[in-house]
Amino acid sequence: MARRFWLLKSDPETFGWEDLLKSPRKTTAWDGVRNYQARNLLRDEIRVGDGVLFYHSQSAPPAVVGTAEVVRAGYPDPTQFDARSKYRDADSDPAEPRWYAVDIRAGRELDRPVTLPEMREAPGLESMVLLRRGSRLSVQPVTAAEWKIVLALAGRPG
DNA sequence: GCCAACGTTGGC
DNA sequence: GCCAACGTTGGC
Repeated sequence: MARRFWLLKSDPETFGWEDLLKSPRKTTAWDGVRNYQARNLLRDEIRVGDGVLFYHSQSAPPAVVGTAEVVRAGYPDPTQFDARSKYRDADSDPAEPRWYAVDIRAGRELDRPVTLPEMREAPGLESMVLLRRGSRLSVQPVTAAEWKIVLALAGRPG
């Protein structure tokens, strides 16, 4: 299976690139995702070694700020069973967990953020899921070509 | 803060 | 199964 690429959205107020860098081994569980389409990607598609574009939403401007690597493929999101977690889902059956997480490790910080308006202008990114009208999916597929273009926009080849 | 777009819920 | 109401996301 060839390496694939993804874009993960995060509100930096909640958990941003800096938080990832400060995490033990620069690794974090990507948990708390509560959308079925995103869940399916986490559970079924994302594999160890896949590349991640780390995107800051809700920031001015929104931007891809770094890359990460998947270091653990989909596993049941523990927060769904954690009574103290705001992500708890009392309806999820441990025998058949509803929500999944992956682990990611920081790769490298981009030399400069690649902003949303910049991506909208970039040739080759026209079909990027992120740029679709009303696109709110927090876990998105990225093509190999899009991955390269975004990193090239940051000033270094991918 | 506003609001468009989207997903989920629940009455019927 | 339909669809209105509601809550959330996220760009601006």
